[in-house]
Amino acid sequence: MSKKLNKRQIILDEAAKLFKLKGFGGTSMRDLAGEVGMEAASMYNHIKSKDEILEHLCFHVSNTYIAQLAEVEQMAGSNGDKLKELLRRHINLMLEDGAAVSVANNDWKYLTDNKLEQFKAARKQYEKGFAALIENGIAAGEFQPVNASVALFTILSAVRWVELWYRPGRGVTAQQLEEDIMTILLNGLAKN
Amino acid sequence: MSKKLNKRQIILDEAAKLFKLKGFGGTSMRDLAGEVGMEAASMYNHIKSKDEILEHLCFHVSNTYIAQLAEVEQMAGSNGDKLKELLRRHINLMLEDGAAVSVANNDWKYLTDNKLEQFKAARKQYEKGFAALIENGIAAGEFQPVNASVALFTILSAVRWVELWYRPGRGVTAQQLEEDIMTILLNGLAKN
DNA sequence: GGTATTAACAAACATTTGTTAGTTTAAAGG
DNA sequence: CCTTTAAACTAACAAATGTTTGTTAATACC
Repeated sequence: MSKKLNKRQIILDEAAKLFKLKGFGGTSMRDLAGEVGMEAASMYNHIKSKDEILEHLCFHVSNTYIAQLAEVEQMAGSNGDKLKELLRRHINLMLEDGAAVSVANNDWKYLTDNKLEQFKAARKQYEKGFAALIENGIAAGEFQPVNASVALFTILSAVRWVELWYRPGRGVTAQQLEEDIMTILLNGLAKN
Repeated sequence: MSKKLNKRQIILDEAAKLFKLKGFGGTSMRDLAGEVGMEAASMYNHIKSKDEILEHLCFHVSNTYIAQLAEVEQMAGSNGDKLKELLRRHINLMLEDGAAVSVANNDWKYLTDNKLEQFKAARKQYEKGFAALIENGIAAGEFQPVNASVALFTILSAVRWVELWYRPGRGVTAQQLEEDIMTILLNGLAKN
């Protein structure tokens, strides 16, 4: 039983890496099987279909994001504090599960009908909560009076490069990474 | 002659839209032909292969970015001014040619061997020039003393959402869009 | 008006795709 | 030791893929 979950997890992890590298459409079940170390047909003892793999990866990420949002919403502190904390957790998921995040970012469009709608709804829910923090901050005079949607997408998009680029040991620690990103997004690159 | 270029252009334009919507791997030549209004085989009178379409779209974008960089590098002004101008042109290409930019952002990985290397080199060249502006600005005391690579990718990534999200007539004009993005990236979301 | 060229088509190509069926191997349980 | 079961394999499937072929209709050129 634990062995079955193990092999399944290996397949899912390896799929995330391959999907990130070559895309969902660019990765065949035979490619994946080669990476896992078995024949393509054998994987069907552990997974239901290629689509199921994609679904698992996408919803693992969206569920985590939504859970983090709920946690931060119940924290005390200013809108700036909450935004900072949510952003910190958002970045952390990328650092810890970069491949899955990449799939959820880039390959979600290959989800089928029902699951596609579900995923888009989950993403919208996350964005709505994120936007509310920004809007409240603007209303409270904490933030600059920019368009909240523009701010939302600029911030969410700004951190997306992390899973593409960041490798620990590239001269930048995770801590410094977070700090510099926060500095730029909250205080700006220019000196006052 | 002009008609031939025309049909080819239609195919390329329609391909950009479809690749953006469904990805390179998710778009079949028959899909594309359906959109263009002819049979798949007929398109081969105008294009060499599916790969050639991808190459054209990707290099059209990378060439434009590099040309814009060269122009801005020769301008007079502070590093802040140059960075602002380069960013403005960067955003503008997205607004004017969003589908092609999307392909160059997301489907470049499907380029084959030689072309893949070329494209990665072009992208690196653009990033290097962009980074130099930031480094010079930091050295000159114009910018905050953040890690230049982090700043580079945060900024480049921050504007990537534009081609995914922005539609004129969504309550935000292109002008206001540019202004708000610049404000956030250069001055920060938080009030001082 | 005859001839070459362009651009469309239908049909077929070989390959690759995700997946299923049937079989074999090996470990686990009594 | 026998039976059961999980998990691997080989072989094959139908469908979809990018592309080539041969052919036909229309357009341009001398």
